[in-house]
Amino acid sequence: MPDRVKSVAYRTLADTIRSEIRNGQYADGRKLPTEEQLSVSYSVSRQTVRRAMQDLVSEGIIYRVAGRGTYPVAEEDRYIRHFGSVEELMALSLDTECEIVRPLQRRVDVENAGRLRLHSDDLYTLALIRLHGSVPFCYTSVFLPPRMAELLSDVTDLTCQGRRSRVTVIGLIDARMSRAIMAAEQSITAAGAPSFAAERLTCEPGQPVLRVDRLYSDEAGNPVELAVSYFDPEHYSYRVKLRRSPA
Amino acid sequence: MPDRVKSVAYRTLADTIRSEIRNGQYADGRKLPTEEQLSVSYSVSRQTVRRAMQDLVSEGIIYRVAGRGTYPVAEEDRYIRHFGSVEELMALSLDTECEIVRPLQRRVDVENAGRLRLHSDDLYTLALIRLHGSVPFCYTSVFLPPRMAELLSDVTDLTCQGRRSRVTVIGLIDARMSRAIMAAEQSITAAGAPSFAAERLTCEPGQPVLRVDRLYSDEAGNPVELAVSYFDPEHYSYRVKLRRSPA
DNA sequence: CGTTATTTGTGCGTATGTATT
DNA sequence: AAATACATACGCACAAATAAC
Repeated sequence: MPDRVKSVAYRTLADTIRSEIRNGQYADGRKLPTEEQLSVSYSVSRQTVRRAMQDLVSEGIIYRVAGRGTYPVAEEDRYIRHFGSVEELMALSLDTECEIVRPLQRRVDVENAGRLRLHSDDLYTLALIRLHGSVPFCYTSVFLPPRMAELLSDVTDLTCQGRRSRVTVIGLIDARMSRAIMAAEQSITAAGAPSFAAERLTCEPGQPVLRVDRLYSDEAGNPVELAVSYFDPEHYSYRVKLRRSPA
Repeated sequence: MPDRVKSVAYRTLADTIRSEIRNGQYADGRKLPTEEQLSVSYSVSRQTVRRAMQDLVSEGIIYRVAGRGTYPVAEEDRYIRHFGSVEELMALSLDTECEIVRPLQRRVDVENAGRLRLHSDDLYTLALIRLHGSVPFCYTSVFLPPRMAELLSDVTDLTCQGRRSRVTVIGLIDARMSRAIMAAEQSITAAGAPSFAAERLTCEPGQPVLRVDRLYSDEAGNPVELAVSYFDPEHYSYRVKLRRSPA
């Protein structure tokens, strides 16, 4: 089996710089190296450096000023949650905790099986809440095709009620499928808090909450996970910065 | 005063193709011309064509398959609203109508003046509903700094109560400022429908609705418009397709 | 206030790789 | 196997914005 992720130069460089920024290499608003310097350090052409930078700009983690240089976007300007890419969804585990409300189990569920495009009505499901600090801000129901649930059946972070950890379900799946997750379709709407979620989010049932449905797919377009989340608007808002022409 | 938008080749080409697609030139999923063909037709290099295509891909209106070609994304797959760029917000006027609920007028409003970073508490405001077909799906309150309101004081589409048209406020501002709008910050949350909005959206007051706040800024970062919209979740949901690495 | 150096932005040419037909 | 079409990568030149002098 060939490597799923070809070692494309500009993507490798983007990955490197992305993690350097995450590690605080360029904290306190220090400038990143110039295109010329990067091109020399990593032995790639300046065009390749530019291609990598383009991705980082559109991820919103750096900004560039002609004639001045390239700077990391300050943490506080990076908005509460951006979610402009699948990577950012996976990075959710970096600063939030997850607590299992209902461990991974089999269930018959016609509606959600349909959304996962399963031929049978059998699926696996679990529920969790996500906390920032010790404040719960999100209740999530996860639905998985049987073949995906098998991959995760040995993960005690998902199978033990009440267990706390810093994982994301999609991150676990992705690791076990060697980076095969390619896309997610996200739908945001408003709803009244269902009672099971209200109970955990310390709000009243029926109170307006953000409902976010995410359907993750692999490279073939097959759904691998459906996550339905209810966000407490007191502790969460979805922010995006829009630019004139997407970089 | 120099022209604000230099006639950059790749942007001009992107604009051209974008409107060709909107006009249905490539309907029924017909292929777009190849890079080579475009490069000849418009007398630009293939690299310039690629740069233009990159923008259109990231706007989600075309997709490309190596070895096959470039195709317009089908209308029904383009999601109800994408809003990945300022251009797309302006394009809202293409397939929706706007009805003035409260015409442009002066008002003293400390809170919203603060959000527009005004030194005084004087601002101008108007309210409108947006309709798709004849169904209202959105109630919007617009707040403007005095200098922007002046620009629009002669626009009867905004100053006459009950007037219907196909404009967007930001589109009008942009045209009068020669494309100076550079960014918008968008925040999405859930709220109970305020009574003034519920009345127009044919829903109950307090019913969960999506609240979207958008603050538009010019190239200097100065706010030029604040729009607070309430969307009926029955007729609207915010959808985004996320990819592994943003294109 | 211009001049100059630095740094990013735009545009083009070319070559090669990879996926599709 | 060959032709087609998009993807990656490198090189170069010049423009435009910024900063320092």
